[in-house]
Amino acid sequence: MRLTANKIAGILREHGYKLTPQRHAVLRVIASSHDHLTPEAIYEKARSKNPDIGLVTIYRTLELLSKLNLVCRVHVPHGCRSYMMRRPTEHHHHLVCSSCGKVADFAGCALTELAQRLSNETGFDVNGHLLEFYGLCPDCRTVTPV
Amino acid sequence: MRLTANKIAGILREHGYKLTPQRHAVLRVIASSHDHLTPEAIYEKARSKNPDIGLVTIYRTLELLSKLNLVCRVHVPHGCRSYMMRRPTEHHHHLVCSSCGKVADFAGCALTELAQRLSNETGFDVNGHLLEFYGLCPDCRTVTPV
DNA sequence: ATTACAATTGATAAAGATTATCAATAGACG
DNA sequence: CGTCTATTGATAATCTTTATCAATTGTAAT
Repeated sequence: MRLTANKIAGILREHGYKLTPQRHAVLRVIASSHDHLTPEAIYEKARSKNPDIGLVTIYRTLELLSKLNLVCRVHVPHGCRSYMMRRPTEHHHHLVCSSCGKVADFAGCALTELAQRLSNETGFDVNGHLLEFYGLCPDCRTVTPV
Repeated sequence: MRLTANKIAGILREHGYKLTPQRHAVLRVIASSHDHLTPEAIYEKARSKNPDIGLVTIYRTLELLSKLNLVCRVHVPHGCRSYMMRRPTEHHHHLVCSSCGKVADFAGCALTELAQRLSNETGFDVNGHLLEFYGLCPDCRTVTPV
């Protein structure tokens, strides 16, 4: 089941945060986009609904939503910060198109054994990982290179 | 076998790039550090040997060395840009300490089957990936939390 | 509804990181 | 040694992100 903007509003309140129009606007923007968006892009889109919203609020809201694990950050090599709605509940990763930036996500990375092995070999207490694949999406692979 | 600064100097020339003292300085700095370094940190260290080197040259040199695949970029979540010498030749990934930032690297990620599966399922033409584990290194896990 | 309080906001400035510009300099090679 | 071109450093210009602080606005109690 997908997290909706409304459901998230409830989660905010549960954690003692106020539900402001600005936060709602940011949520709607992220929830209605299939792609990942930079803070700047979110700002532009949010302003079309809520012209008085400030850029700083975008940053603050993203930080909050990240902390609550409601949105996740995508880490593409040339542009280190963009966000998208967290998919269902489980663990997932991204598949990023190097040409157009489109992002698909997938689950089932099967890295727990590897994490265990690394833990044994290095003494690190491993508690998370980032996995992203890069490539050309179906649209971009058909375009004739210039 | 490890790439040395001298060996890399040869590679630069092979590719038609000049070997300048500045480039040499950057190489030595990266080669002599086991950790990853930010451009700023590389700048500081390089200046102690070569006081006149400019920050812009650091950026330019890093870009060049990346392009030639001689150094690789580490992508830690809070600080998206740091570099370290490329390990041997094979494919490897990082294990990053969330507390002190120390980086270990490892090989053997066994993700080719997964890449193949994703390729089939999504139509992406997958040509690379980024995998990083996060956790606490042996030193940091023993420290009593505040 | 009204009120009171604390969280939140927006404007502004400050700080940082990265890139562009361009004249001066210094490798490489004959 | 001299020429040619790549490279450099200083400076400024852009962006991106964070800090500050007074004004505003949810929220929950009344």
